[in-house]
Amino acid sequence: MSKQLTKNTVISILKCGYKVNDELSAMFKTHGISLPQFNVLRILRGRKGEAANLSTIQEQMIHKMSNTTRLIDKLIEGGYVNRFVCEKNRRKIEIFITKKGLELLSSLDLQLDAKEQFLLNNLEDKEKEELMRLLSKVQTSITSET
Amino acid sequence: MSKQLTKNTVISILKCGYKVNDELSAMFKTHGISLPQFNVLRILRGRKGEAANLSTIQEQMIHKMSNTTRLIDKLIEGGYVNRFVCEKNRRKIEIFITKKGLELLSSLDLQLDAKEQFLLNNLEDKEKEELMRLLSKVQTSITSET
DNA sequence: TATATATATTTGTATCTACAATTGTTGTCA
DNA sequence: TGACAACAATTGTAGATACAAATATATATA
Repeated sequence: MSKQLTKNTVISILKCGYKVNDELSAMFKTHGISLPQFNVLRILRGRKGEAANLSTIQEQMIHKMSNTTRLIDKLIEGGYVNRFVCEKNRRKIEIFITKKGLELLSSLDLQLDAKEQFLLNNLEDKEKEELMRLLSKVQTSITSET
Repeated sequence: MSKQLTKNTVISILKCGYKVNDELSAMFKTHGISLPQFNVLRILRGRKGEAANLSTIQEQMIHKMSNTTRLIDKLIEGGYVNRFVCEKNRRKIEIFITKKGLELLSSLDLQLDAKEQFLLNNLEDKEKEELMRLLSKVQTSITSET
């Protein structure tokens, strides 16, 4: 019987998640974007010039969102991405990161690295690996829910 | 050099936090309340009849929120809590959980236990302890930021 | 006692998010 | 071909959230 242990562990996961989320959000906010927006930009950069459509982006996002369209709208407003109708399949759209978007990302890279270092400052590399292992176990049980 | 390890670990924390949050939110939603609302009710139950004021609740909340007033408003609408002006210090308010609120919590207890068990199904007790230890290390570095 | 400062909560407002319904396009098959 | 299902993205709408400004009360100080 370890009901209380289970409860406390769940709360730990939540609290830590919220805090890391808040820390990163605050950092990105000073640059005028949100954490989900940053993640979209990072996904686009990772595609190295290849187009991405909405559903592809949604699948890769850290936090599955219900409204990626308007999130992209904001990025277009800011000039960080472009959106075109896909000519091969006009239901789809093609999204590209712009030069300005890439510049924003590079200006953030160092700051993000530093913040991440700071967040995990108290952990040895072995502990990071162990933490990832444990968290992925949790995620597995959730995802396999069907 | 383990920059990538650090990055991946941060992402793991975020993803897992989001998923656990979403799972619990979905569960509470079927009962007409949100996860933060549930947490307020649980805090109030823990006070065993003693009043709680807003700032006390805010401090104890899992996720620090910017607008606890309106969150409480919803709980009052639902009849789950009462709010009175504190007579000793009229700036403060006193919040109590109602019978209906307590009943809601007890009807949720079993279901929540089951969900928590499910979420951590893949972890041994020792692993839960280790996970908590690691997460609390992360939280410590964040909180000590000043 | 007046004035200023601190404390506790509420309100205004703009933005974000979830969810369902809708639009537009493509694929299937009788 | 025409009707219908499936797919991809967008839009409408209600509710949630963040942040700053405002309100109300209490405390400190001159």
